[in-house]
Amino acid sequence: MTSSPRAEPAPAPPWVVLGRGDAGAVHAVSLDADGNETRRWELAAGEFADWVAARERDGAPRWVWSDTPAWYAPLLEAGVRVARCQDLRLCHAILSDSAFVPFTESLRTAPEWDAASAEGTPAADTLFEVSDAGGSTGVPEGLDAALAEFARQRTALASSPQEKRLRLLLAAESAGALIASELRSAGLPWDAEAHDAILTGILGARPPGGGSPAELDRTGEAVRAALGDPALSLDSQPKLLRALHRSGVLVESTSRWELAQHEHPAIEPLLAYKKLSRLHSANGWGWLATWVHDGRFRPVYVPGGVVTGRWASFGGGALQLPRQLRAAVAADPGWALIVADVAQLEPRVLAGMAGDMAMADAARGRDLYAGIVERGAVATRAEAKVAMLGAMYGATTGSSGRLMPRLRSIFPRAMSLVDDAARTGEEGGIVTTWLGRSSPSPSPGWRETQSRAGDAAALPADERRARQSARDRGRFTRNFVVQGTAAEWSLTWMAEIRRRLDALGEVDEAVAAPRSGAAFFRRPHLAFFLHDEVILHVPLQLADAAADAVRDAAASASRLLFGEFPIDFPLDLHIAETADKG
DNA sequence: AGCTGGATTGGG
DNA sequence: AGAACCCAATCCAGCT
Repeated sequence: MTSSPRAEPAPAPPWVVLGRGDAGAVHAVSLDADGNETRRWELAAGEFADWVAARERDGAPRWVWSDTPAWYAPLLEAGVRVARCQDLRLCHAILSDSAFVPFTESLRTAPEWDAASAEGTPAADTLFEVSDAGGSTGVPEGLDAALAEFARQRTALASSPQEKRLRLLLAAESAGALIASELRSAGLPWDAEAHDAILTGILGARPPGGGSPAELDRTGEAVRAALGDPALSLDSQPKLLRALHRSGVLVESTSRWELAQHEHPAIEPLLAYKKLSRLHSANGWGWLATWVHDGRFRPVYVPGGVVTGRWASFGGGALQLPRQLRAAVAADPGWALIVADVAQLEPRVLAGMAGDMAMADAARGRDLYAGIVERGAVATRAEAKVAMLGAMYGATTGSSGRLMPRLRSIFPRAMSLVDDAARTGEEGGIVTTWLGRSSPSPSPGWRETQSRAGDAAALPADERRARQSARDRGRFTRNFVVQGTAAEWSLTWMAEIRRRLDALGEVDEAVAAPRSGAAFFRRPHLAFFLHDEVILHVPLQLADAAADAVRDAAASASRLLFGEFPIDFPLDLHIAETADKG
C-alpha cells in the first residue's frame, strides 16, 4: 500500500466551534458549510473528552477553537486525538497581515486575538501545568467570541483572490498546531543510558557531587598552565581575553574562528575546553535530568513562533540538539525510527515559486548543487552551495557575492524573484510567501531613519545609516519569501504524513510502546520536527508502510503547493534504531 | 535580587 | 573559513 487510492472527496465536514463556560463546562455549536448553526451542546468538564472522541468516530468535524494547546493537551492526555481543527489565534495572525486579504479591517478590530499563546512565555516552574493542563491563553475563550472571530475569518477568506492558497495555509498551520501538541505528548524516545555513556566518553565520569567532570577539569588546567595563570576563570570572557593578551595572543574576541587563526600553546586546549564546556552546560547531566523523563524528551514547540512561519521552541533547546547526541535518540524495543530530511529544501521551493524550469531541471532527482556544476556556471559543488545560499540570504561580498551574476544568468526567473523581494523590502514594502503569509511592515524607527535621510539637512551619516538599514531589510524580505514558503512546504508535508499514518491503524497491546503517551502508544507517530527534518517512531511491522507514507506525503506536499510544476523534493530517509546517521 | 544585553555556540 | 538569513540557550557583566 504505497499509495492509498484517492477516496471520493467526502462532503466537507461540518464545523464545530468550541467555547468555555463556567466551571470547565464546554459550549459547542455545529455550523454547516454556509455558516448556519445546526446544533448546540453544553457539556460538563468531565464529559468533554468522551464526547469529542465520539464525534471523531462519527464524521470527524473540523474543530474551531481559540488556541490549540489549551484545548488539545487535555484531550491527548485522555487518549483522544482529533483529525483537524482551525486554530483561531494562529489563523488570525496570518489573515490580519496577509497581502492576499483585501479587507483586513474587521480582523484588526479584534486585537484581543493578537495575544501570544499560553505556551509562549510561561514561568519556568509552571511550564508543565500550563502546557499539559491548558490554562489561560491570553485569547478569548468564550463561545460567542469564537463564533464572531470565526465569522470574521471566513469573510476575510472569501474576499481573497487567493482563497485556495490561503485555505491551504490555514489548514496547514492548524494541522501544525495539532502536531506540535502531539509531538510533546508522544515525546522523542530518548535513551538516558546512551546519553550518559556519550557524556562520560567525552567529558569523563560524572562527579558524584555534581561538580565538573574529569576531562573538562583536565583541559581547563592545560589552558591555565599554558597561559601561566593558575587561578584564571575560563568562563569569564573579559578575564579570558585579558589573560590571552598578557600571553601575547592579540585577539579581539574569544570566538573559536578568531582563536584558530593564532599560534599559541593555549589555543588548542582552549578550543577543546570550549567544546567540552558547551556540551556539559547545554546538554549535560543537568539537561538530562530536567528534560528527559521516562524515556522521552518532551520539548515545547511553538508553531508560528518565528516571523517567517517557522516554528520556535522553548525549553530543552529542541531546535538545537547537537549532532553528538543523536545516538541517544533510540527507538523502543520492537519499534524503529524513521529519520527523513529534505535535501536543499529552500532552493527547491524557490524554483517552484519562480516557475524556474532550468533550476527545476538542475535539481531533479539529485543533488541540486551538482546540477548547478553540470550546467557550467561554477566549477565545484562547494561554490554552487555558497552561491545559492548567498542568493537566498543576500550576500553582497566575498566569493558568494561574486558568484551571484553567474546564477542570474542561468536561473533568471528564480533570481528575479529573490531580487524583487529584496528591492520591495528596501523600499519599505511587504512581501508574501507562496501561500500568503506576509512579512511585517517596517517599524516606525525604520521609516524614521529613511525619511530623515531624505531631508534637505540630512548628514552623510544619516544617509549611510538609512542605506544600511534599507539593505538589512532587503536581506530580510529576500530570505522571508523563501524561508517562509519552505516552512509552508514542511507543514504541508507533516500534515500529509500525519493523515497517512492514521490510516495505518494500530498494533496489538503486545508490541505497544507504553511511554509514548495515551494517544500514541499503539500507533506510528511523528516524534520530532526540525525545519526540514522529521523523525517518526513506528512499530517495526509498520516501518516500511510508514516510510512510504513519508515519501508519498512529500510528493503530495509538492503537488499541493506547486501543482504540476515539475520540481521534486528528494528525501534522505533511513529506518534505524537510533537517529545517529553518521 | 532580578533584569537586560553581549558574547558565544548549537540548530536549520 | 568567511558572510548573508531565521533562531534558542547559556554564562557573565553591568545595571537598577
